[in-house]
Amino acid sequence: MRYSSDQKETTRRRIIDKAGERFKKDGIVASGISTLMSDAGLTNGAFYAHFASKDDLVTTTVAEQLLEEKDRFAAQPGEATAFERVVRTYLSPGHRDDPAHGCPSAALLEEISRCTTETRDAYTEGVLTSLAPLAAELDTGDGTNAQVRALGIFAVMVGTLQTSRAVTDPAISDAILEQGIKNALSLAK
Amino acid sequence: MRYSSDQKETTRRRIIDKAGERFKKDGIVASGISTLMSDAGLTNGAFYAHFASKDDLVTTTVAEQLLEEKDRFAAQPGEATAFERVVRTYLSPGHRDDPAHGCPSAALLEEISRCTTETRDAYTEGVLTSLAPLAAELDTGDGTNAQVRALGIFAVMVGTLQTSRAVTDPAISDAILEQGIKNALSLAK
DNA sequence: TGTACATCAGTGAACGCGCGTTCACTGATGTAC
DNA sequence: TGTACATCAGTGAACGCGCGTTCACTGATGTAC
Repeated sequence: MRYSSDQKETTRRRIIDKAGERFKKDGIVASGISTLMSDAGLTNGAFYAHFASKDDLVTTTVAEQLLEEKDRFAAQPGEATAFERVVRTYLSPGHRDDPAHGCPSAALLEEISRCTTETRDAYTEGVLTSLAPLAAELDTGDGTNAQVRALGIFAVMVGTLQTSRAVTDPAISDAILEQGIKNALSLAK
Repeated sequence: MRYSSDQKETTRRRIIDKAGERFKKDGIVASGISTLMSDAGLTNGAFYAHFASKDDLVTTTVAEQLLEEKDRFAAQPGEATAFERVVRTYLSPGHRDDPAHGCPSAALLEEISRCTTETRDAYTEGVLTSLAPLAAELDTGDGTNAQVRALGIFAVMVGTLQTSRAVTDPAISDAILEQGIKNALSLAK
């Protein structure tokens, strides 16, 4: 059946968005094409009308996920600086308990390290772009590299969230998040 | 064929050690039983004489990996404090470029979050045990929780190493490691 | 305006392959007599 | 001491299943006349 002219683009976006959630929830390797397409309300055969391969979808999804992440890191209207709000939101129980709708780096960083060079290139560019708003806030203008400082503090947030997700003791998990907030704020001074 | 009395124990240890390397290199989900047994110089059928299931091996391997990690975090003979040496070794290009022989947390944390409760329990206990030497060094005796401080700084190291492994730009990767060393040492003060 | 045809997004079955797991079998060693 | 047998770590083929990918087909819509 033939559909309206923007139908395919809409479907492609839906596959990418749902794949983002599934990858972050179950991991990339553990998410099969049939499951991904079923998540998007389609059957497996339609996949290759939209992507050349699973690797292609992975690369595309990683890039798209990081574009969304940039918006979360940017100051909202009327907000002087976003940094402290971002840190507290990032290292919250809500984010910890809902990987599917959370930060792609926290959910996928190790798997991305094992992906193709294309995917890792997309990640490299994407993470730097997503951190640009925070880097601008952290820039003291004294010649230190604000981009690297932002990456360093971001790494603190990622490692903290991952650790809080892995441990089974709820009190320790909460304490890790609190400690991570202290650490990130301390390093931003 | 029947072997000498400690043959089975030796074989079991070899499977666990090789599985640790393989898991850290390729990921847990991506490592199949046949590959794991082949790594240990055996055929797939022998697996179930040693472990009840793949999950059983995963739990055992995670626990064993963290026991080894504890030794890396402890002060060596004649060393006053291990902390700075550990940080600099951990956040080195050598560690970044050889996940198979490196820290299990840096290589597997996200996957462990998606594992069974048994595996996550083993991780929780194991990571606290492995950090005990560092926690003791960080303990200022002023009532702050040294264990949580150690976990927080450990999360900095894990997040930093993972980020340095994911990006494809070598200069940025090196800069992330350098920034991570600064951050970890700063937080330990 | 009505009709015939081309388009192509999506379906669903199939491909070869590797997965985790099971099991009948092998054969070197330990034990009993 | 020599021999027959029990033990059991390890082999290798097979199980059903889901993987990534391919492909002949469907059928609603857009286009041409």
